Amino acid sequence: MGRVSDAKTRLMDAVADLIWTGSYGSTTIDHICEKAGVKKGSFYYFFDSKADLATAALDQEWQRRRPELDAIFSPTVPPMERLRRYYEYGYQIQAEMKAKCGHVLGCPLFALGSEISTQEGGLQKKVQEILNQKRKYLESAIRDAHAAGLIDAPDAEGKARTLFTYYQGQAMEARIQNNLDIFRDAIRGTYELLGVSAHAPALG
Amino acid sequence: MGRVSDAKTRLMDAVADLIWTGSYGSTTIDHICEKAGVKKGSFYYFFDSKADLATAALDQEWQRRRPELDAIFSPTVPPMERLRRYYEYGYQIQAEMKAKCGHVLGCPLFALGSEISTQEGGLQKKVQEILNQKRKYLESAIRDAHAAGLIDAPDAEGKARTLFTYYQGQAMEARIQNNLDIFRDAIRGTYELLGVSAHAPALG
DNA sequence: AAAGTAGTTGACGATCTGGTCAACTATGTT
DNA sequence: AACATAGTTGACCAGATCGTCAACTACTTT
Repeated sequence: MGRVSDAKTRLMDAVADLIWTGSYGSTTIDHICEKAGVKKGSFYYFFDSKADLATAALDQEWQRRRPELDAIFSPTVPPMERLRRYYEYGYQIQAEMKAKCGHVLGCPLFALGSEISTQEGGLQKKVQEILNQKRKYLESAIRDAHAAGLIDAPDAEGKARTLFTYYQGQAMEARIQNNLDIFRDAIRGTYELLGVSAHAPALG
Repeated sequence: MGRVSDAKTRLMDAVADLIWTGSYGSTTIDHICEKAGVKKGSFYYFFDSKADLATAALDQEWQRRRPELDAIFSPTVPPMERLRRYYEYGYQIQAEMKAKCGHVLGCPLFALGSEISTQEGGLQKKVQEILNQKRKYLESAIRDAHAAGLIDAPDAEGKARTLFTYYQGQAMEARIQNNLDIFRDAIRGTYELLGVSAHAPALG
């Protein structure tokens, strides 16, 4: 009953894009509304604040991306192959965005999480929550790889932490240097950390 | 001749503090002036813009910190000991800030660089410049360690890149999770990456 | 002490930003 | 057709923020 609209979704898409291509601080409610083609009154009909919208947007984005990650990290895929595909997938996204907007954008969660870490407690929690989920993909792949004797990693959780941190460091570095090559070579250091004899194929 | 003043320095100190404890975007010129005890007219007497001030502030901060890093990475100190001291030094700073403001703040350069990477070209360049300098400390320590047969790292520059990226990843993670332990354990992963048999002493 | 220079100040206008609201419109339900 | 409901709109306000300027002050030089 009542009117139907996709304005809510348009707002979430707009804020995600603006934050990623710019920053949380440089993204104003007016800009979001303009980009979404939505008047401010409607914005406040759906959301309480920018932080509220951003939180919802993160959730939406995560729900969208999850199936793709589930496929990449499917237990039916050999564990080391999962990692390879994950890095390939990440590189594709980065290359696409660089082509579209001229900048390597890195991981939106990390960039956002860092920026607002001392403010916006609710949003911060959502960021942490999703990051923790993402790490689990790595963890299970590592555990399976260890079980298969492909790598030596008795502490899968710790190893996943290390790998994840390193990967995020690369993503940040790539954004700061606006350098896509860092992403292309990302898997090398990972192989090194896993103690895999690396004749890592360059991606792309 | 003319009047003398330390307002310029006070402004640089204020902006550095506000950006680190908050973010670039949340730091307004009015806030900076208030914190520095300087009127806006004076701000514009010394600087053209927030980005201009921030650039100068980074430079000042870097010039101040350099002697301490030079001491830590002095060639007279055994190379692996340099690394240990560097991590200890980093941990001290983080612990201090956490005690002072309740938050782990990570690396100001990385946080700032990530936030403004798609804007503020001049400031961005300064960030990159300083990061490149910092990496050189690691590089020479690694090269010396390799020469001394303490580690196996024929490609010192690449190894330094890897280590640096990982360290920055940890700093970001610590900020995002507001978790000092990440910093305390930071050297472990580094030893792992260097292939050092790690009975890493916990810091602090 | 006169003059020149470096730095300070408060007041101001323009614009941006967050946030509100009553009136309105389009859809589904009975 | 009448009604209820979900969503839209434009106008509006208050305060924040940026940036400017002419007058002023404190110091140094000669």
